[in-house]
Amino acid sequence: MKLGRRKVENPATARRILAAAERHFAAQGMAGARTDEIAADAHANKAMLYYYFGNKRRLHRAVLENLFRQLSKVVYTPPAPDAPPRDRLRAWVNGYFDFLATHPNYPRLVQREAMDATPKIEWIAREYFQPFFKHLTGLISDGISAGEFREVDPGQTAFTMLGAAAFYFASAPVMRQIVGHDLLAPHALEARRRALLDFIEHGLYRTHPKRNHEDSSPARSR
Amino acid sequence: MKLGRRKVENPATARRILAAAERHFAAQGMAGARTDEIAADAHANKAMLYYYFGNKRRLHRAVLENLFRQLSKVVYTPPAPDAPPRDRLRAWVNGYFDFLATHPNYPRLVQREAMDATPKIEWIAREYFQPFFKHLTGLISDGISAGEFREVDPGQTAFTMLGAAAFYFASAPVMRQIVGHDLLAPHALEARRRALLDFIEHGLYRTHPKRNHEDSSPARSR
DNA sequence: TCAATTAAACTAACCGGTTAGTTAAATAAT
DNA sequence: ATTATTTAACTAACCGGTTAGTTTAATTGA
Repeated sequence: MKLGRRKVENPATARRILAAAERHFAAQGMAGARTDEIAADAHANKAMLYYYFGNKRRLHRAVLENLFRQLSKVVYTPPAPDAPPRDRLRAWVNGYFDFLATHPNYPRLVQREAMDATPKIEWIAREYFQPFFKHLTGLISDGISAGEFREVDPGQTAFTMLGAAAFYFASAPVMRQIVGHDLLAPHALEARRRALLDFIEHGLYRTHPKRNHEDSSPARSR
Repeated sequence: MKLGRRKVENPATARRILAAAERHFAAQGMAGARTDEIAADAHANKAMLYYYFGNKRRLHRAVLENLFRQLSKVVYTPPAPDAPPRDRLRAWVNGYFDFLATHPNYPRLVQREAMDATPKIEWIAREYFQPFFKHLTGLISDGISAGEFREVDPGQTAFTMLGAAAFYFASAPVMRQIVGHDLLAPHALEARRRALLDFIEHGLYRTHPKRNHEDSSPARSR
């Protein structure tokens, strides 16, 4: 039945194209990215891009779904389901932060979509943003119910947390010129993580435990 | 029908083009916006766009500078220079928030620039972002020196505040689908303002005064 | 064993719609 | 009359997408 060469599911070429496309779409946006440049960056012929992904829009969507899939694996798995809300939220923030730090293209890619006024991305909102947002507000609500968090509005608090996290990464390209060093360098990232957790805990927790700079939470993922 | 041929500087046509360009650049980005659509939206012939602004890039820059100029007027003028840092910071946040609320295109426009990896926008960083960021970190440092704020890192705290403010507005287009109502509606904006100030005060202030829901600061601008 | 067969992977060259930018001429204002 | 303003029509370049054909390698069958 099968004649000729067997179909390879994920050849190196397709992966190279996907990786190059991710970089270009993140840096220039869907409209600004050039298919010729993506192909050149991937060391592939431009036609390969259409051979594997159909067209530019589908390639763009493949890039997004590839990242969403990876994020989902990280962010919905509670490392300690029965831990107090305080620790579960901290673990969630750490996990999300780790993902942003290891996938610096993601926040720019997603922020660009979030800002687009077109309804073409309705599937993103329904399929990915909605559950993601709900999950976070759920964590916050749990903390409020348990009396560990102040009685804030969970949705507003989620906005604040997501903004504080995403803005740093999304703005990294320009901010380098402003603060004078690379925001994505390891030590800068750890400083940002600490500052973020610190601000969240003081802004959200009702009684914040004496923290002695060395993290003692059981949920640090790295 | 048209009068005022006297002054070359700012005819109605140029203003209409600038306003239309602001909308299109904010919604689609510099690369995604179409000059024909901008012209049509401005009820002007496309050539007028080149007559007044030279080319697409210059038009884009004019849009940005127009907004930066307006922001500068608002955000660098302390309404109460001798007030305690706590009140000065709150006034600053209120002023910035008001600007975002009345210029909803601004955060998307600026975020797009901040995410672009190109060095073409170095002037933005030097001329506008740098002073803006310095001013905010200065306010935070003052509060720390005065013993009113916790001993946070001013730069990190500035990132958190700016992110928490900008993200809400920049993401408004998509978030409407997620939370089910318009984030830019007046009552939603006031809820956001309250949540933002509340989170900042709890996250930053060392001793937060008993707050009785009705703001008593002298610096509320609207 | 080995050449014919078949399909996947790849390439160079090209195509045609789109889009930024131009121009020449007309109109309006002083 | 002269200059500012506006317009329709035009052009050159760009860019997403296609095409016709080549290469590579697995499979078949004698």
